[in-house]
Amino acid sequence: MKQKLPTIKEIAQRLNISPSTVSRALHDHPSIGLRTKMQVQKLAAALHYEPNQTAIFFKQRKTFTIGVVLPELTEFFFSRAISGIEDIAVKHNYNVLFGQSHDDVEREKQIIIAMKNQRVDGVIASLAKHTRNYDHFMALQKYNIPVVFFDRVPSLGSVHKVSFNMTQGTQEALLFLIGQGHRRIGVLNGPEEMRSSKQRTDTYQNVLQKKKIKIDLSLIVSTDLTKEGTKKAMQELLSRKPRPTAILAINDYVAMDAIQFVRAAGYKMNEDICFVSYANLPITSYLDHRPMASVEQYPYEQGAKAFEILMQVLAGEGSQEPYHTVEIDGRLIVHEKSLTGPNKPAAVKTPKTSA
Amino acid sequence: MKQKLPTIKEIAQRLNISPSTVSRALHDHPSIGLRTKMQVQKLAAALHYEPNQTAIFFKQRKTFTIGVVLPELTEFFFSRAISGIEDIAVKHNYNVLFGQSHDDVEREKQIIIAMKNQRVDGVIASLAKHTRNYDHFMALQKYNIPVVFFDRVPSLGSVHKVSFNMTQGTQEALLFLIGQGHRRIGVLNGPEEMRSSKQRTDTYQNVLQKKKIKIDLSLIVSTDLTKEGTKKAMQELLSRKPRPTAILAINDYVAMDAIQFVRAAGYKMNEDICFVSYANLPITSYLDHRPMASVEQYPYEQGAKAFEILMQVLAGEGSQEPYHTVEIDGRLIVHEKSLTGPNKPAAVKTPKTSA
DNA sequence: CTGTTAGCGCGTTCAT
DNA sequence: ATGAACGCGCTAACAG
Repeated sequence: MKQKLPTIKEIAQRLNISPSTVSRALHDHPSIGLRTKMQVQKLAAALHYEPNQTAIFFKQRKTFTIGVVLPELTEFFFSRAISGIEDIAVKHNYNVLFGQSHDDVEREKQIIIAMKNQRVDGVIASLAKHTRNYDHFMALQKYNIPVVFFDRVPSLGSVHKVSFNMTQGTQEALLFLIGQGHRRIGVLNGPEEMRSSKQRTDTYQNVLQKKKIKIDLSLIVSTDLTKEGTKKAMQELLSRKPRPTAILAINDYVAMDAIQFVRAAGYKMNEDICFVSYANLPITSYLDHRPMASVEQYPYEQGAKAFEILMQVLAGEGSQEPYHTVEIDGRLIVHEKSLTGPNKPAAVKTPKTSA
Repeated sequence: MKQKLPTIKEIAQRLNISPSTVSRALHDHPSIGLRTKMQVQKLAAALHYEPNQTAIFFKQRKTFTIGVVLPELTEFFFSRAISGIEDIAVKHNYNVLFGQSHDDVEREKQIIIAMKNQRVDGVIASLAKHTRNYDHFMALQKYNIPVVFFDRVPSLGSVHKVSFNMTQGTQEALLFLIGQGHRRIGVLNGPEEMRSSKQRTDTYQNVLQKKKIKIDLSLIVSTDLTKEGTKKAMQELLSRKPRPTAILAINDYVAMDAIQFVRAAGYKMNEDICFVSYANLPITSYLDHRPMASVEQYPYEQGAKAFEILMQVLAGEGSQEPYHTVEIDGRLIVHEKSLTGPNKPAAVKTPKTSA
């Protein structure tokens, strides 16, 4: 049995006053006599009275709780993002309820339903890898639960979203590689459902065109992000004639798998082939052979920004519009050298254009 | 304004029946006529009726929500653990509210208070690094909110806890090193407040004694887990005469910092010195110079187990006792070789006993 | 300044 | 087989 916690009613009885007086006294309502106020607050403290939030939530139709839906918590990007969300949420006295979709659309739907029933005040979400239908999220809008997407956002105009400016980071990355003398640049892209994959492809074409470099679309291949998928994709890329001398990989995890593969295949890193990637995982600083540079995506800031937008929408009671769309600029972080000391790779030479 | 969601009362009015009938119909109560039941369920579906959980929570004094308090979500161990918790929680139709203490005791207290007010059904927690006073957690017990600790558990008998069997894993690790011929084994230990630090020290002494190896306590040093702290600790260790030929590090992160340092200082990994550690981070498989072996701590399983215990306690209504204490055995995972191909380190030779 | 009343949405008696 | 009534704890509207 749950032990009975003190309630306003109890305090009222003990003091022979009415519950509403107690309520007001606890809230420092101006129209309460100093004497009674003191009495009430003293007794409340003595009994360790704490308001029952479930009752308040129920009455106020507000839970001060937001739901966060993510694909995978163990991915650094997402754990860092939710960390940002939680940090800001705490400052605003909000609680965070979370669920991970594990990139499973069905589970994503289930989580959304649970959150709707919980009456969360709002939702922050990053889509599952293959989510193409957004009905379950749109349902939330109908119930006046605002949704702010981040990173993996739907391709719709009529939503709030914080997305990563793929163009900016990708341009920097490609210009860096071109500056290093590369002309055959391969792309280890993500699944095609992901918006970012198309954006990367588009930017690739634009940049190369502007730099008057011949565009070979066969240099763009997709990986399903698994180690096996990446290996297959790399094999394809290496089979191109002439083979690419540099690879732009969707993220550091994929880059690490790819690097492992090409090294095992006998290629010399940063001589035969080199990598540039996204995510800028701190952990790569421990690698002897890491991507030469990586586009920082600022997950913490993306999460924090998403929360701020949610607050704004919640403050703007009901009027969903205008839709907030924030783009976070990436920044290419060039890794000057391996930090691991004597065995660092040789300085980058201008790569040969063919094997 | 929140849009008005359909309620039982509304359905009742539209059908000219009483709310209680609707409630019963929706719950498949046996005493409801098939006709009315169908009617109700059909209308409910049409209106997209969903019960208001906040009302139910309030009435049932049960929120089907558990709170999870962790030091740092971005640490792989913890994100993996909470992942385990959430996976099981979803299966039991529980929601997960979480907060991170960032190893700050004050914030830990604040989170606990918030969770108490939220009336979570139970709490799963891993302590902040320097938490030595457990009053805020004990307060929860008073409100009949059970707490299950995991990994970083308090040194009290009267709590539910899932802890890591430091002895088991440490023995395996030390025997492994001794088997490789090492006699001077250093320990990069954690802060002394952490229970695990003392356990590691104790096991160290026991194992060496049993193996009739001279014990030199100056070979045990503490790091505050920062890169700087680890560097200082390693410097101390390397200054011992004769210097240790192997290091047992508190976790892979610390080991990586230490390895980076010793390599920069010119030591040859796995010849001059080698490392064994804890955590078995997947990411280390990408390192050219990683710990020779690492003790797997099964964070996912620890989280899942903690949740199961919480369920048991919740089922056992009120009777906190007996206190559940589960120990998870570690297992030393020996990394046969670097996976990164041709540049793998030479096979381990019996190390020299001095520099 | 304070008390009374009412109601949030639901499930659960207790009566028909 | 169904309805009426009640109460969870709190706040707010409406008296006084």
